[in-house]
Order: sequence, then structure tokens, then C-alpha cells
Amino acid sequence: MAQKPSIPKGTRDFFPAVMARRNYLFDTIKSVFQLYGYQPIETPAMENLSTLLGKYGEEGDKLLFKVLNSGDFLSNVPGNVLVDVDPGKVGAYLSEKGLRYDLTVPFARFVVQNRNELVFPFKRYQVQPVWRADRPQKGRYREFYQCDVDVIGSDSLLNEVELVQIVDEVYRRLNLSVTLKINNRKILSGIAETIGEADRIVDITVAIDKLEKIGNQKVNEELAAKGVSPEAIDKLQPILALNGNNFEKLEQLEKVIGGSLSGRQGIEEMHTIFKLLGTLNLALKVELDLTLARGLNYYTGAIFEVKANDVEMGSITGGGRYDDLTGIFGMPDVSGVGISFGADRIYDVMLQLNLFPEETLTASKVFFVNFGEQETLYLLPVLTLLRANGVACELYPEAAKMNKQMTYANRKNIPFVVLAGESEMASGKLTLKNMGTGTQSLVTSNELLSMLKGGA
RNA sequence: GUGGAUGUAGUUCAGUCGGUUAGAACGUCGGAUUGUGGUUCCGAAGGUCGCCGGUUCAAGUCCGGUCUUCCACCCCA
Repeated sequence: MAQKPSIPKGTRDFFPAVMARRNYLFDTIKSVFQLYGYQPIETPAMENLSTLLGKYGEEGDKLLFKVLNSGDFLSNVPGNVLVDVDPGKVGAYLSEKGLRYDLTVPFARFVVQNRNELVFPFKRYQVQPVWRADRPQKGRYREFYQCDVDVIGSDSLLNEVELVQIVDEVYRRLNLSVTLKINNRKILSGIAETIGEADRIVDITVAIDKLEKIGNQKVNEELAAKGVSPEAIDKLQPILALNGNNFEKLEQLEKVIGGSLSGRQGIEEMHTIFKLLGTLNLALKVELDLTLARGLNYYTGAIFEVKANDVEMGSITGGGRYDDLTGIFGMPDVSGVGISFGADRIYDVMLQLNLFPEETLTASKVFFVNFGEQETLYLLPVLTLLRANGVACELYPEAAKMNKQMTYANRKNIPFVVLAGESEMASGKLTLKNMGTGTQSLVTSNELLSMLKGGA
């Protein structure tokens, strides 16, 4: 018996109508990337696990999809490991490849591996799927597309500013109202140093990231539970209560963490970025948000996150500066910065807000009814003529009943139908029917072409 | 990984207290209409009730397990 077909959890099939919108999204994003001089690359779906492991933090490692070794995958496993099976240990012998978790780490690998052929600063974009073994839910898939833009080999904050411009341009073109939140890892380090908990930076950032969600009180409780001293939590309070515009926040911050070197650096960087952004007339709101932490381990400077203003959805774009991601692969002192647009979430948001333009889902512009062999011979040159002039058209492959053929044209939203049987052949003409209005007219093939070519 | 919901025709859903032959709408297919779709009318096909097991004279209905989808947490695009 045939089994019911299905696809893996968290993955999806895309229908033509959905693809029309997805492609609109991808094309919009790519065209902005190109406008700023970024060039496309692609990397493999699979990377060696050694490339991926340890780059995303403990949580990220758990979410990696691993690919079972081909052939006799047990042959590498030492006997003693198999006797006393520990899933964590056996895995290392069974699998040496994994599906990519993001596009940034493979990009760093790509840069190191191909450094001699690249021109630096190297500006690339990359639109490909990534996979995470997360539990699916709203706005969360196990296979989804990221649209990354990165520039590597330049420390200049002009790059950060350019990325913000790109974010602004993309969302302006998509007609989506968003807020860009921006923070800096150096400021977060400065905070941790100032309150004397320098080595607890991860716990602290994770906790304050939740400030908006669970409130000041609960954050303090969580910090205490993680072992942060009461004095340190006390020192943290003025920072959590910052207010005013971005420059005012920086000023207040300076007073609190100015004693820390990295704190000062972070504040200075942000000051420069905000100053440059101030000259650019952006449509989106940019706000300094100290609660923005971002779990990815490799960020070292500015970090970004974009949220839609009118829809409840996780971040739809995120990124930041990474000073030493290539260092892990043996190429130190090359700094990069990039952001990633989450296409699937943007799609969900736009669909909910009805922001996709009336799609031109039309596969063909003209449909030719098939009446039989003689008629087909009569029509094929007409189809060729139309196609040579860029008019998409199709002939039904069988001489099926009219009803069936017309229904087909109707369901596919084809705007024009050509009927040509005995009488049309006798007169050397074609009957053209407008499916919207229902009107018909008798035309020559050249008349047909000029009518359709003009976009009628 | 933790917690909560969910699953009946292609789709969206009914299905009473456990009771004999599981229904509707939409869709599909055929006909009314042998060269005219989208409207209308008539008719038909379509179900291992997610899967496995248990309780019972009897299970779509109750119980356990498992998988799927959805939601929240964690984390993230």
C-alpha cells in the first residue's frame, strides 16, 4: 500500500502563487544589495562539522543538523565507545558534516580559504537556505532563507552606516514600517567590567535582553540566581533605567561606564555611527537599545536587530560586527560586519499586512485551445511568433473538450484565449477572446501580436 | 530540550451519553451545453476517523504510547 507522503517537520513546499511573492521579496532585497556594490556568492548546504561547531555557543551546537557519514558509518567507531554508548561521544564518530546554521560562518570559512583570489574589502551578498533543529512555531522554521550582506577586511564604521542604509532602503521598498535596534558588545563588556563581573558578560547580557519582556524585577532575580553579586546588580540599575534620545543615552552611559576602556570605545563607536546616520535622512527609526544582546558568540562591536512595527514577530533582520571570526580559521586581524534579512519572517509579516503587490501570477498571457491535428499545425507558427516577441503563451497539449480547456485557462488566470477551428482556418484568422470582459474579435496573427505586445 | 493544545473526505469542519450503514460545505469528476471559462441546475466518486496498543459485548468517541501541526519557554531569522 502507498504510504502517505510527507515532508520533514518544520519544512515547507511552496506553491507558484507563494513563489511569485517570495521572488518579489528576494529580487527587491538583492537589487538593493547590488546597488551598494555587493556581489553574490554561494557556499555548500553542508559544511564540515569542524567548521560549524563552537561558533554559535552551546545552544547553537545543539541545533545543528548533522549528516550521517556515508557507507559503513560504524567502521570509525572504537569498540569501547559502542559498548558503553554515550550519544554525545558516539556522534563525533558517526558524523563529520552538518547543514549550515547561518551564512556568516561559512562566509568566514570561504574568505580564509580563498583569500588570495579576493579583493579586500570584500563585499558579498548571499541568499540561501539555512537549517536549524529548533522546535518549529510561529515565525520559526527548520529550513529558512537568510539574505546576508557582509563586508570583510575593513574596520571603518562607514560599513556599519552603509548596512543601516541598506536596511532602510530594503524596508522602504517593501513598504514595511520597522525599527532598527542597535547596541554594541563593547558597551556590554564595559558594563560587565564596571560592575565587577567581567567574566559574567554572557549571563548579564542574556538577562538584560529580557528586560522588556519580563521587567526589571525579574531580571534582577535572574541575575541573582545566576550568581551575580547584590552589589553588582545594584550598580546595574542606572544602566537599565537609561532614557532620552540616542545621544543623551550615550552621555549618561559615559558617566557610569566611562572608567572601562572597552566601554569608552563602544560609546565612541556608537557616537560616530549615530552622527553619520543623522546626516542621512532615513525613514526607519534607529534606537540605541542596551537590552539588545544577541546570543551569537562571534559579535564584538555593533549589533543590529530589526523588528516590524505593526506585527508581533521575532526579529526579522539581525547582524553585527565580528572582529575575529576568520581568526578561528587561521586568518587573524580581519574584521567584518554584516546583517541578515530573514526572508521567511519578512514574508509572514508582509502577508499579514497585505503588503505584497497584486501579483502578476499569470503564467501565460495567451492560451490556445487545441481542436486537433490540423488546427495545431495552423497554430504552432503563431505561438512561435508570439514567443519570439516575448509574449508568453501555451497550447493545450490535447484536443480535450472545450469546457475542460476553458476551465484550465480560467483557473490559471490567463487573460486571453485564442480559438482557431475550421472557420478561422478558412479565413486565415484567429478568434481572440478576452477572458476578463468575455468579448471576442477576429484578428490576424500580426494583429494578435501587436495587441498583446503592448501589454493590453 | 521543557510545558500546553491538536489530528475525521483533496480542503475547512460537524459527529450527542461509547451503540449498528461516519455527515455537510467547498473543491474534484461527469452531465445539462458534440466550438466557449468564471454564474446556475442535476448527478457521481472520494474515509485503514494520524499511527500502535489497551479497556469494552461494542471505540471516531474512553485510556496509554508515538508521530504531525500549532502555541508558549529556551534560543533565534
